[in-house]
Amino acid sequence: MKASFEHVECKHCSNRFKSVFCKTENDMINEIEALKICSSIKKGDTIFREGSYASGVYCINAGKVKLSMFGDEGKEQIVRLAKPGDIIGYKALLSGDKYSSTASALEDCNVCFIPREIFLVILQKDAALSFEMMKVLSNELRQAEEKITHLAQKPVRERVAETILFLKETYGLDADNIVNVSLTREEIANLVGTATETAIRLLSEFNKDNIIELIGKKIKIIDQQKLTKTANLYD
Amino acid sequence: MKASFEHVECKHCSNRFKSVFCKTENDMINEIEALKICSSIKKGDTIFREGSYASGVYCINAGKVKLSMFGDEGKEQIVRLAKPGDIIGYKALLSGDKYSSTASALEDCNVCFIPREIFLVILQKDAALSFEMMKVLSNELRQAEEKITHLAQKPVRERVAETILFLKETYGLDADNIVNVSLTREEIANLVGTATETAIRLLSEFNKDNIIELIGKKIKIIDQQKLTKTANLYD
DNA sequence: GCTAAAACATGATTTTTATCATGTTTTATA
DNA sequence: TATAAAACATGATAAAAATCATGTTTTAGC
Repeated sequence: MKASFEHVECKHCSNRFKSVFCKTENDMINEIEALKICSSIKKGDTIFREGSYASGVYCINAGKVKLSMFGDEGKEQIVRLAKPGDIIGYKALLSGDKYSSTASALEDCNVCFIPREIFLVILQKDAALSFEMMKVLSNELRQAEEKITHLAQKPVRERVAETILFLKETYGLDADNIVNVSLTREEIANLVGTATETAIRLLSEFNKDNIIELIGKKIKIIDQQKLTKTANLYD
Repeated sequence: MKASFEHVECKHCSNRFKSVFCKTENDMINEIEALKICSSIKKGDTIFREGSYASGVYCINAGKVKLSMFGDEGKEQIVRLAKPGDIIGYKALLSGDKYSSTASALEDCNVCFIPREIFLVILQKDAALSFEMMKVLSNELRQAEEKITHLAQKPVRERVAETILFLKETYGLDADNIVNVSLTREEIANLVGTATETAIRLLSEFNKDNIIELIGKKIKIIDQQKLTKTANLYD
């Protein structure tokens, strides 16, 4: 159930200039403003579901969101993590298809729904938005292809380390070097592409080796260099 | 070395209407025509290389192209296969970055190079092209995410079967149900994300089980239904 | 604060898949 | 067409990772 929350006008949204709408003119922002539907999403709630018809995109105003695909036996694979300023659900909208993944809130969120029609109209009118959109898609695609390569070629150990670094890049660090997101071990496994037990084991191993410190669901990065080396990444 | 080949005018190009330029107006097509550089690429030759500066996109006029990323020990992962009418090299161009993969010809090819500037200018002017571009990107991204899920969750056997079906979808069948592409076993392995020996073993197994028939490098599909079942796909 | 469920943890075992070894066949080219 | 190199094939072995089993801790809801 989506409860509406107090509107922040799009043009004053703190995420505006770090979002895909950074180059979009005020008049178009106002068109979106007029038609958007904002809602509060509780932690764990589903924003949209794989296979359902795409009626618009969602702009994340606050909170963190995971996008998952479910394999044959219903096993989750997390294919993307989104943060405030990100939009989700655009793939389906652009390809005119159904949602290919399920979006659910990792914590309480505020999201703004932008109906299909207005988004497509503005995309037609605003070359800058289209271009930003293409940039976002290109970056996602490059990342996805890297992930494919790593899944195919790197051992789980390296991929777990890499995932911790990815979480750091995506959500940043709190004071005290703590990665600013809480995922269950199962979710980490579903992001890495491994069994939950394997992820747990490797995390405790990294903990023992003083690469990270496990503080409940939080991960504190103790030795960034060692972590990068464990991930076998040098760039 | 790229030798030029006899120009086919873009507006008369047989691939035009099945390409991303299907909705692009004649005057813009002519602008491309004026600046494109066509060349013949020999089988095995590199069209562009991962890490080099993206100076434009390539439109494939004839032939088949593989796009590969190279992992830590230089191991190839094929991330995309392209066919006539497809464009390659757009990710790097759009994100303003270097090529993230290496393109090489699987057979003799004719490709048309469209310089960065004109492509970007037309992208700005032509909302229809931008939209088609976004559709292409969205579809690629969805496919990539599916591939991630399958790499993480499906056993090699299913992925090999799936890859044969993917090759069929991409390049079609000759008369007599033969998949219209020749890849080495190593390339098939690098597409599946497995060891060459494992790919070889599974292909011979499928051969023995009368699912496919191996005719040199060609694969003939004997039992499509069994193949789909082996891939654990029902859609 | 009690209780059930979920999440976390860890050892033992099995399965899957990669690697290694070796030989044959095909392909390219001198 | 001779010859080397690449590609293909297959058995044996090793390594990696999943699964199974079981117990503990944490979390959420009454």
